[in-house]
Amino acid sequence: MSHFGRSGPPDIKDTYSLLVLNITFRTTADDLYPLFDRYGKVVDVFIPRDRRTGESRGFAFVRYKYADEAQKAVERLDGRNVDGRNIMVQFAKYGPNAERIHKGKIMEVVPKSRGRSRSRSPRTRYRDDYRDRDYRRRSRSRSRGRYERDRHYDREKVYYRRSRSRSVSPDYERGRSRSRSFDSASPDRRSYSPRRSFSPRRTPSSRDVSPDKHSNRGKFPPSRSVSPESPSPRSSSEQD
DNA sequence: GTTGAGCGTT
Repeated sequence: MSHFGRSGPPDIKDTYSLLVLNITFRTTADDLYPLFDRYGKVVDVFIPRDRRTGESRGFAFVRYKYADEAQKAVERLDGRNVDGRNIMVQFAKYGPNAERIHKGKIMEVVPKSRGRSRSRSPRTRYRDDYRDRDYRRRSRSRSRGRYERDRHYDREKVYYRRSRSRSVSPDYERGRSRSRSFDSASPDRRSYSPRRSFSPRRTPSSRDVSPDKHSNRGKFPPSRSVSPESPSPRSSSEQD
């Protein structure tokens, strides 16, 4: 019972998630548990970690059993000094209890008679969610620091290796780069040609390309298509 | 061994 988040949420039925920010990278769930448990019944404490390094990202999620206790912890632990750093506690945006919380404000039990949830656009949110996730993943303090340091240190080496051969396997670089392009762009294409290797069997893939290219989707009027050299003449004369 | 805006796992 000391380790949390080892295999997903244990049992979430009526729990309230709190987002703890500004925590040290060394702070663990076990360290936050006793701190938050003092103000209420903590059901679970989860700290998202990096997939590559496995280190903490600097924030944690604390699940409370009751909303009143959660709010109490927010006011009591918000701005508290933990491990030499002032942490920021606030209600989480997304989560199983997100429906009950609105902009950090705890909403009382609302009957299902009202379908206000439908007022939102789930489609836009989903896309935004995925994009946001990838964006956050590739851009982080650690990543940037590493990148700059590598450039400063192995600047010559990188250039040399790159120039000599592409055999280098920049897992982190490649993974991040194609994460936003292939994942959401054309996952099907990845299946068809995962590698440059030729398929033993002749697949009618050419059929898929032939009509596609031949058709050359006419979504754009000839007016703009006729001028490939002039990408945006409007930008030149008109500014936004 | 480092860093510091933000929102999460089977």
